[in-house]
Amino acid sequence: MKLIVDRNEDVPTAPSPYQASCTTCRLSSLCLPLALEAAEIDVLDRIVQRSKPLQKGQQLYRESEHFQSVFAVRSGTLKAYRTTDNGREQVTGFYFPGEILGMDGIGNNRHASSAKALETAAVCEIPFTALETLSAKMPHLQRHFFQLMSREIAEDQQLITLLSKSSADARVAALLVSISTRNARRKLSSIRFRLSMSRVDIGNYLGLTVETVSRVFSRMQKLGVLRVENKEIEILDRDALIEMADA
Amino acid sequence: MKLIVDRNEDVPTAPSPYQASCTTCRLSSLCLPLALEAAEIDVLDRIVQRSKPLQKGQQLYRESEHFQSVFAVRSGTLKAYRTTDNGREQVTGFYFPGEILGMDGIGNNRHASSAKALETAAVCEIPFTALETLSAKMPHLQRHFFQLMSREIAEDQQLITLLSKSSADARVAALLVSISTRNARRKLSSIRFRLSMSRVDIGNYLGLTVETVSRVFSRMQKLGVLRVENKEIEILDRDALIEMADA
DNA sequence: TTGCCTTATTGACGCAGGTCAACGCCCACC
DNA sequence: GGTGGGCGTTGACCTGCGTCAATAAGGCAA
Repeated sequence: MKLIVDRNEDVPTAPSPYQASCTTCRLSSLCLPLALEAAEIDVLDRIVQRSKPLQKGQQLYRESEHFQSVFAVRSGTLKAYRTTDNGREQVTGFYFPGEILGMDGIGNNRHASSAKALETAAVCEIPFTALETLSAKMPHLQRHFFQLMSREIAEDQQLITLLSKSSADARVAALLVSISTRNARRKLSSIRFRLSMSRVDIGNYLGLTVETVSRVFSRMQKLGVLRVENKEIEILDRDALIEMADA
Repeated sequence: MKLIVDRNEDVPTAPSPYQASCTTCRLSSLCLPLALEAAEIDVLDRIVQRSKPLQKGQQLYRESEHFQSVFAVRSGTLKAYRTTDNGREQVTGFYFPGEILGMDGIGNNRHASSAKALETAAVCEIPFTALETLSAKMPHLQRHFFQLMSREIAEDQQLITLLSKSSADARVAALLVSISTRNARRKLSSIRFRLSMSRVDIGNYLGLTVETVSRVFSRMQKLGVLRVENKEIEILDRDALIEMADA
């Protein structure tokens, strides 16, 4: 998976050395260009900024910082998190290639969360005022961006539902199903993948301790639902997992 | 508070019998018209539909129903909720006058949640395609709607943070502070108010049982932070409450 | 390779909040 | 004005997950 990033570094193309354009990006069917026509993609492409990949642990933006752009993940994984008044960290989401993050900053012109790379990651920066201007001219783009934001709301509500009542097993199962589904969208294996986030991050995201997450993995392995080997996950019984996710 | 609703019913004005216009609405400074100029408000006004108030318990829209409009609360309170695969109900939000609901339906053209009146309530219906068309023409409106959606995301993330780790006391305290703040925005008392939702709804929203909610209220009363008399709440020590909210 | 440090696993134990049950109060409807 | 049913409160008990602690397993530098 690092290959993609390395390729970008190795083959600089003027003017920006980091990757070609939305037109050639294999993620365009998931990302912002979705539903745009070729000519429109070209216009969008002109406002998108590509830069040096982020190193593992590097921050993309920080909570309460001035909001300027939203970002599309090109490769790697990022986590979004906020810091509570009493200093605790809360992971609010994981973002995979083709997904958009930073939309929570639009409301007050400051980022409502921070974002950090969980592994080497490349992102496209989309300056928001430019996106707004473009949206007013391109109905498809406006609609699509409304939809993206709406889906973020719906997904957050799903997480709320999960955190509100579900057991530890259900929470972990739901996360795995979610990752599996998102992998499928990107034509990756939905039954074998590598978790790019630590157990701490998983626990934090799901409102559980590391220990509990670890125990759930062990239990699911014993039940024959999963095969867990460090960060490598194999889903052996997807139906059982889905079943567990809403118990 | 029923006075507002009754007045609307008693004084029908052509063409729609239910209340005048965004221009005269005392909530316009909180609602969609915010940041619009007088002429623009007039245009917006023409797409807004006002109808018969909802009775307590009546549904405004249902999950998975075709999405057509977002709604602004004019009077009363509504709750949004979703039904999980195993039939459990999860309250995802309470909506007070001046607030917008239904935005989670934009993403897939179906409502991602249901909405129900917690008491007699009047709403303005805003057909979404018309709103989109208008947004493309009125940059202020487009921007404002992006902001509204973004804030909904940020608020959901706040709830996620709350549900992920906080104690029962902190959850209840946070809800009370939120209601208090939102009342202040509407120039209502921030220290004395009537809870329009039941203990069951509160518990459901906060991921707690009714019994726990009840015990928390009793405990806070004993501590002199609140005075609770059925649905009437008086906040006696706001600082203490805020303190509890992030513990 | 060795060694160090971070991350993950496993076990023992305690507690916040869930569950179950009983009761009181409010108010809507005869 | 009586009565029934829903909603809220309180108590006693139980359990799932957190906490604390010890150990193992990777990963990376030298």
